[in-house]
Amino acid sequence: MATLKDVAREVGLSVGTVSRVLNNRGYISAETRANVRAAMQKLDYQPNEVARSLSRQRTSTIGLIMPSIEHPYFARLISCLERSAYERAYKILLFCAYGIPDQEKKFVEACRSNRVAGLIICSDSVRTETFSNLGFPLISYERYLDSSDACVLCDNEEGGGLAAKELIERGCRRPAYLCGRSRVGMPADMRKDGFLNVCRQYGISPETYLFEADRMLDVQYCPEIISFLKEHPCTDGLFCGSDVIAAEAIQAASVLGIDVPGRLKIVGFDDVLPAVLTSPKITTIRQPVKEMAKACIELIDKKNSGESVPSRSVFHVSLVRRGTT
Amino acid sequence: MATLKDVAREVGLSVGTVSRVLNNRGYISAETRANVRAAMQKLDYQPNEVARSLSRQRTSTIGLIMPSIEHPYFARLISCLERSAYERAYKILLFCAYGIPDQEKKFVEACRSNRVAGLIICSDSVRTETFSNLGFPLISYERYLDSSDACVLCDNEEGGGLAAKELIERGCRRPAYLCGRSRVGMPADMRKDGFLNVCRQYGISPETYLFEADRMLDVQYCPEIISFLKEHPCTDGLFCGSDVIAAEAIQAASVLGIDVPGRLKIVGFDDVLPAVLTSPKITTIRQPVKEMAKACIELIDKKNSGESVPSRSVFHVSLVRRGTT
DNA sequence: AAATGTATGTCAATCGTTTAACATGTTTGA
DNA sequence: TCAAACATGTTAAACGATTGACATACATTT
Repeated sequence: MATLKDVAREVGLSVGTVSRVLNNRGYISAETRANVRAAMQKLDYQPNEVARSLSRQRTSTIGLIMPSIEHPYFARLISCLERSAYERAYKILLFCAYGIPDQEKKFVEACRSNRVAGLIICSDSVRTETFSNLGFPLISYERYLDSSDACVLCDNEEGGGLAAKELIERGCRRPAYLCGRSRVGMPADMRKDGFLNVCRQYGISPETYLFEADRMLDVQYCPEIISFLKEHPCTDGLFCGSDVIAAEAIQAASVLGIDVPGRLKIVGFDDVLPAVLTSPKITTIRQPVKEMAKACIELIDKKNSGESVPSRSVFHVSLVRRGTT
Repeated sequence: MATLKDVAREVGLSVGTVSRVLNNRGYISAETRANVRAAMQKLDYQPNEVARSLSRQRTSTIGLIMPSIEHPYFARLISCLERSAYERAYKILLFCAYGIPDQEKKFVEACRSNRVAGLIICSDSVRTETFSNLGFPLISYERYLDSSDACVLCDNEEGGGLAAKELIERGCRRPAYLCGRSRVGMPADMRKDGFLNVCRQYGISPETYLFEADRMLDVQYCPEIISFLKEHPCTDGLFCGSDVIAAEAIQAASVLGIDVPGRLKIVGFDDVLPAVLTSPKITTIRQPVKEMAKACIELIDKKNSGESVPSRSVFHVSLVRRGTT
């Protein structure tokens, strides 16, 4: 591929001059500029971003380390991040660590090697590993990571509360909370807190069920939900840790011949695609993923410009009422 | 961050020597090797991949240009591609072009600038643009792209045929095909061909309905499906262009009080998450996405090693029978 | 006429590696 | 004993840009 030198030779100038028209720096006559541009066109010149990055000592790449790509929530998140990145002229380097601390560590190193402009991580080794001296801003998404420069999360507790309120106001007296992992400080745990608190305010004490396995999408929760509903036949409301779980709760109800929302009301979380693909559609807690993604990118930008940024950015969630309540 | 020079200074050697232990080239005494490694450890040295790439004249990054990230099919595809890439020590540079030719072109240029090791594109400007002289292998996914080095796709026609066979053998006499865009050479078009051909063999001539809009996920197809079913009340089978569409077909049936699979049978396509989140679960045509993704990465690898590769790799699909037929 | 500012362009160091070409010993084997 | 092979390490030129320091020429001011 053609280099700056080739272009320079073509128009009979030094590479320095050509570089200046490329970067719009210094004084350049209109004629020279035109000549250079023409030569670039002619040689199909494409600036070598690798060389540029080395010289400038920075890249325009943002690393992403996610626990899943296929899960609808992360698919949506990654999609939003890509868009926000694009709007600010960043590219996305994508890694999927499947929640395995060892992989996360490896990918963090990969990001260091590649001198990314920033790293957004949704880590599951929050307490295991401390990342420091990275050389670029580290944004923790939906997790509290001590070594991060900033955390971006939604108000999970508020979400739990909204769900409780919805279920109870719609008549539920025996609600339950269903979710996967629930380590302290993780979103699911905070959703539970919010849920339980509001229930308590209404004088209700709900069941809580944590799924055995927690492999994101590998497992089907439906059988476990069926067992749960059989063991707690009076349950009249379910707050599910995600829309995927909520969808499977609908399946479970369908299998057991329980009418939704008649005999059982369901509230999901996230407001992602599955919430609108089921029958009935799922009442859920909406996370403003787009805004949260935008915040991540902006935080990196600001941090890199030397601005100081809030260590936590918490976003409000809202209830989206559909067919399951 | 520490550089090779720093490490060299630390152990009192030249950078050349240090580079050799880093790359396991040439003769190095065990002692020197140990010293160097210790120094690297001590200085928390991390090789600068940017400099490396510049020097080696190649990166270990594979570009991905997709029309969507959030759509379950692409979420799955990207997930599989990331895994296969990781297994071969590649990283993923992710772009989403939303099917906009202009964006695709821009991203192809970005990949050129970044000197990717290869580019996998699921392009919607197949006929609009010709990419040539890229400097790296171009793999076209699920599309026939003239300027590509290789195409990877599933046997969409076979899939259409399988769907027709399933519907008809299960008793449908008035099946219909529902899908989004349908330009010649696109998967949807080939699925239709396969579907129509097999129907014809059975002496049946099905309806075909193309959705107005085609914005992947922005649009809800449900209302259009409802209209269709109202206008064609005898329809007893639906072959949907994707599982997402199939899920919405179930919703439409539910709204109209049509029993699935009793009065209406449905076959989807892809076999991705939504297929197992609905009630009933969707009978669908399974694409071996994992294998297809692996093939993409391997093709790039081989092409870069000078091997010649098949210009087309077509994968068999299979019927996965679930609750909608 | 000297000083200042504007306009145009060149030069060479630098970014952090890789790698071919050398230099210099030390073993071995015939 | 001499050459070949082995072992260890150095040097310096790439890779393809960026960028501060200069050089030169002309047009205005003062």
